Amino acid sequence: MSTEIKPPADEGPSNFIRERIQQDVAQGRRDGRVFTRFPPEPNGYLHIGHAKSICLNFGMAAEFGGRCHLRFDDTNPVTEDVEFVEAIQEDIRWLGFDWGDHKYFASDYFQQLYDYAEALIRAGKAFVDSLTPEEIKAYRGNFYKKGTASPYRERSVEENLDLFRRMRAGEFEEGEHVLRAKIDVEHGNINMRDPPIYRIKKAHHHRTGDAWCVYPMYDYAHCISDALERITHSLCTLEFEDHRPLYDWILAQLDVPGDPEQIEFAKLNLSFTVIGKRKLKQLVELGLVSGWDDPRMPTLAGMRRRGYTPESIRALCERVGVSKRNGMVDVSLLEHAVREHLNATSPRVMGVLQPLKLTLTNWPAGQVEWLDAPYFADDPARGTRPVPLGRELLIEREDFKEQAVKGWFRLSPGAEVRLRHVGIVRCDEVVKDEAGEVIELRCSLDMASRPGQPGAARKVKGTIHWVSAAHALPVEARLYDRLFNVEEPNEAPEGKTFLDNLNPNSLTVVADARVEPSLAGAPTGTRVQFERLAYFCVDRDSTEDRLVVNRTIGMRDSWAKLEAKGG
RNA sequence: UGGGGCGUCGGCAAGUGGUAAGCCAGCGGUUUUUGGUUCCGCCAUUCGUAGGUUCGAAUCCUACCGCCCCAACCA
Repeated sequence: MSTEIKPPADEGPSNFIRERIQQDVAQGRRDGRVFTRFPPEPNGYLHIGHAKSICLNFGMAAEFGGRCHLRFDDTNPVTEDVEFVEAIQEDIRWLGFDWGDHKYFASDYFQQLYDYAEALIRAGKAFVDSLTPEEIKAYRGNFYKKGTASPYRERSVEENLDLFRRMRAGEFEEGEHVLRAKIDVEHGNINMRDPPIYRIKKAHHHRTGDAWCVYPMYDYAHCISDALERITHSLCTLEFEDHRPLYDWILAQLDVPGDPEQIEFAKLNLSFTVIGKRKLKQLVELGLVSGWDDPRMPTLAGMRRRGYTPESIRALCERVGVSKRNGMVDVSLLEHAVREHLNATSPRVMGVLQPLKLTLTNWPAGQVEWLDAPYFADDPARGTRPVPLGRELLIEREDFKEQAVKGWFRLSPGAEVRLRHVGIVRCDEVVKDEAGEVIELRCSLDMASRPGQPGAARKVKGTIHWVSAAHALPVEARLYDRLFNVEEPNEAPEGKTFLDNLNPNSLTVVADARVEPSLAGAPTGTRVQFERLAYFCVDRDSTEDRLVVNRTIGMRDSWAKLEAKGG
């Protein structure tokens, strides 16, 4: 039996966290166990930043044969809600991760946490402070000034215990007392200057109801929860780095079952987007987006509705890597991952956003032929769908130019172009209305160039998409663009905020687009490529007689690039 | 005036004393019945700066510079 365990090849680049875990396992630390946890606070929806943490935590656990707990960090009842605990679970599952039986809530530990607090008091390591919040702040000092001890710091164990029990019994009002760890008021690290660990909150908790009126604070609850669950590696973001001494201090005072270690990594920042619950919440509450799942939101719910795939989000997280450098990842990396997966998985279909009538003058009126068009031209074995062809078609207005410019491969008077799956067509006549606007193109189809015909291999520069006017389905196409029009929306000039960086054109609704009939009845979430245009995803707003599709992301467009260059 | 971090290509990011991976972006070309995809090239003589140690440094030492986080009874 070989003892050599080769890690899977698809691990992604090495990073300092994996290395440390590898080392711990190799040295047999904590029996070689690797238990991680993803600890969301149920006060908002999960976003792309959380995805990085989810991938890391669940990924490391899976890689080392351990497990990853889902633990709701619900220690602040005034901001949390069940709506969020449901949504969070749905999003994690959608992303592709499974916590198995290991779903926990910090609130599950309220009694134990309380008991540990009494133990801390008995050990003389915590005291009840009766200063007002303002006074506590003043006594704490700041970066320049060391703190000074609270006058209540030397209360006796008996008095502290009595006061704390009465706090728990509801005898005091919010703000009257607080339980503080007794550490070092002069510590250079402000987190160590006798941090509050319990406060009175007479609020209804979404799980424990009114059973408690004292709630533990993050620094106190998190490390103990980790220890109780015997978490080995507690991965969190950089801003908690200077909380680590407190994390370690608390556990060192207590007789807890586990021995977790906190390791910090840089959170994900994406250009042209704002990540952070507070800001996202603001967008939702101000009605600047339609909700947490607005397809422009960087929330998992929004990205799902937009048509992004979990695979692409995971690929992004893997490519971004894990380090301690606070940086900004280019959205193009995400867009690349999305296109990459969608290209491999989305059936091709034809749809027209801005229709222009095209009449096949040599096609008999009333004659309809159902073409057998492959969903994937590169691999017809993956299936086909019937596409109706008649005399009157609709093409993309953008595919016709009255004055062809150099490099123009599409339609123009007298020019030839291939109609996808049909054959080569020549534009013989341009019909205009009184206003001079082009309203119809009259073209002749070269029958010999149809698929299977001897002339099918004839080359023309361009191929365009189309739909049969008589059969096309009306669809509402929602064209989404970046929510912000600057790389770093948080950087706003004096007096402005990130809201001033919103892109006013982040949503364009095309109410009367057309698609081929094969899309009829497509269920919500169906992803397709409208050939040559973009990837679309069927939205839940669709009704029986009207599809609504969201543009997930456009195709790369080298013509647009060329055109832009030419001025 | 305190504490904690971080500085490798335009953006991420490997590298752990032996002579700068990879990905995205960009550029050029190939293939193509999607101006998509594919494929192939090009893209850091240099690792924040300056010294030093060494046969040899992005990696070690020293100093300096720059950036980020911390002063909620939030997480």
